[in-house]
Amino acid sequence: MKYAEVIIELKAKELDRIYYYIIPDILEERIEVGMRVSVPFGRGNRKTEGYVIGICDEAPTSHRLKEISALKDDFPVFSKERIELAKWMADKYYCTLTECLQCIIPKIAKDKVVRYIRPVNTENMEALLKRSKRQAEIAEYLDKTGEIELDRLMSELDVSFSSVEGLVKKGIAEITEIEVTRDFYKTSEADKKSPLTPTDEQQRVIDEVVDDLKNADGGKKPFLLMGVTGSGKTLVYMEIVSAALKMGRQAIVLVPEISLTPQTVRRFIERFGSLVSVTHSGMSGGERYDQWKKARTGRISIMIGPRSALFAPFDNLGVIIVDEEHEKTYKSDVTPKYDAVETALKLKEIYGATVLLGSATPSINSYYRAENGEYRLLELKNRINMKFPNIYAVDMRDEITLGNKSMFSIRLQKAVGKALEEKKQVILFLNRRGHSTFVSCRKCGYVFSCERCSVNYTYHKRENKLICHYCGAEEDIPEVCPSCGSGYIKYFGIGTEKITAEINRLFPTARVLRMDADTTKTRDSHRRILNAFAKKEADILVGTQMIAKGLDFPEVVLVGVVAADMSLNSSDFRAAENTFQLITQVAGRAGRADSTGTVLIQTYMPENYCIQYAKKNDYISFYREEIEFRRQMKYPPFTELCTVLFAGEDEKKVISRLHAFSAFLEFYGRGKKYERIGPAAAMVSKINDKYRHRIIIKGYEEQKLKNYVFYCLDKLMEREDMGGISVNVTINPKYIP
DNA sequence: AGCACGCCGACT
DNA sequence: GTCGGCGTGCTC
Repeated sequence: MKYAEVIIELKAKELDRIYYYIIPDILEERIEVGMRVSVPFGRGNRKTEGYVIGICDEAPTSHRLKEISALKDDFPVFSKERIELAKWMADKYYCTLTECLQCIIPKIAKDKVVRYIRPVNTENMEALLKRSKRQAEIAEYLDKTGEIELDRLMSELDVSFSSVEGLVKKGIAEITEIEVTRDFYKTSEADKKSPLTPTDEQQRVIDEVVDDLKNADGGKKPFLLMGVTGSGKTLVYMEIVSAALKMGRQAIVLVPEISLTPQTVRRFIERFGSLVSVTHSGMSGGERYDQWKKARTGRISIMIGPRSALFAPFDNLGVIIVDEEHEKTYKSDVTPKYDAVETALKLKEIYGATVLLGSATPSINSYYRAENGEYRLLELKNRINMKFPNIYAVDMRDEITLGNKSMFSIRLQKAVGKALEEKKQVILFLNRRGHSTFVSCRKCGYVFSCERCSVNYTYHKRENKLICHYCGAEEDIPEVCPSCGSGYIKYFGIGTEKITAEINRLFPTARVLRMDADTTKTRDSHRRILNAFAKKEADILVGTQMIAKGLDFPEVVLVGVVAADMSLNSSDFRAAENTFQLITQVAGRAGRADSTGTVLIQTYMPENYCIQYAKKNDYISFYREEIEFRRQMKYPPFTELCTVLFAGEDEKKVISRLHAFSAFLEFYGRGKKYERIGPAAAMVSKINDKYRHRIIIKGYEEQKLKNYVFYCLDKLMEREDMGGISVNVTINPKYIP
């Protein structure tokens, strides 16, 4: 007798363990580890989906074992390696194995079960139903309709399942189940172009990584490639991938977001054609499933996409490349809250694959690891066919004394004018969309803000509305102040929309394109805007961070960072790191071989170390100063952080429960090396009428910190009523809520 | 999470 | 005896 170890597809912590099922003779030949099965579960033996994660000859005798009903697939959807990965994820990110398994396979357009009921025996019936009115009603209805969907019958007659069951027990009606499936789409192929030749510097990096690849055991340490913007990282990636393919192995290439890195993706397609598959967030479940199937059956060898591309079911994975490894999108914000870099490193361990993390501005964390020998550092220091731009900080305090009230410094205005005269292109970067970021009454100071969220409204000129950037609420602007009745309503603060308007005013003949979340709502709008700019159909591109990376426009001679302080002034301890990355990335869009590009950073704090080092393009010095700050303040990478956010409509309750939680943390953390920051209101203290408060816990060992926090949370749930409060725990988050 | 099960009260 | 409601406890 053989038994299957089955994980049940139900999301409840108590059910997250192995259930043993008997493998019936008829399935013994066909069943394999990794298959999805249908099993009877619970008292009602209702059909439940499950995943076979093991097959054994003996099973615990403490339970009466049931048989597996059927196989849902004729091939395993999980390899043993992927099951191992899921187990690791469940442990590392503190969630259920089911959640991890489901995260790994695409949403296989699930077989939906529909229950039908039909009459069986209408004779002898009257006697049996004399006493039960409800059952008689149902029987009569069934007699008229014949077979009908059970849910429909129950809702139309407004009867409970227990009445229906009475009928079934008496043999008057019968329930049957029918499975419903859906269909999938197809993808297309692309044209190939011949590859470029690597420079000596690139070749040295390629050689070192390919050498690692040849030690099929995954070699030693992962690589961190620090390559300045424009140094040709993509070609390096492609050569490494090509080498892996020649060895009969497969490659996964992670990019922060497909729509933001169209040029990288395009180059892979041009080089590898139909061997590449691209997944992205805009894809339907069916399309994703199709890509997944292609990978599983060996029809493709390269998967390029966002963090979920890690789960491409390759069986001989050779290399994983994580481009722009410092990007925050690599950490999932939904359960399982996996970090793609950490997960890639786990895959390296499982498959013996080579891992290459690439960035012009590595995260402080990663560079620290490289310094400590956990990563092997590789460098690309030279730009290809491009000179480094000259970067200048423009002190905006001087502008006010000069009487310039515009959002553009005199210097930036002149530089834009010059670029336009020379028929060159300009990029203006501002990390905020909309027109005016707050609207206020000049007489009494009243500020228009969203009632449901604790944020000010942003004025959007095109819609002529106040829009909340958190819940999306829209409101018309009143003629008079709702507080004092005066008519002096004024618009303050700048967004991309206002910049565009201001440029149009200052340079009426310039053609301006704006690219932000507002102008890229429709499908394909990303590509259309970038194409138009590439074809020089516009002179100036105004945009948010979606224009900061991966784009290569040779005609751009000037990049303006309109308000560098915006991210520098955020309350996150990574503010400097984020700002340095942002400036460096945007600055990378300027310059080419025959002319030196110019980058102007507008700031009120030009002496800040982050601006100073970004100006000199000096990552190492920035890193030295930043790492010292982290060490002194006991921030990552010297500590592990855990944030716990409570949200609910009853603010008093949210606060009181968070304080209770804090007390548990205090009690169980006595004498141990934990630190708390808070409780405090979250950065955005109310969203959609839900008040948000958070606490941050610092520790020195991730596993212990996790156990401690969840232990205290369990205690809290045991002792306190947590109704109406949602709890969100994140270990080592990329944002402080 | 579901859902059967048991117990209770109401109604016939 | 029937029916609905609700709390409890279990699921290989």
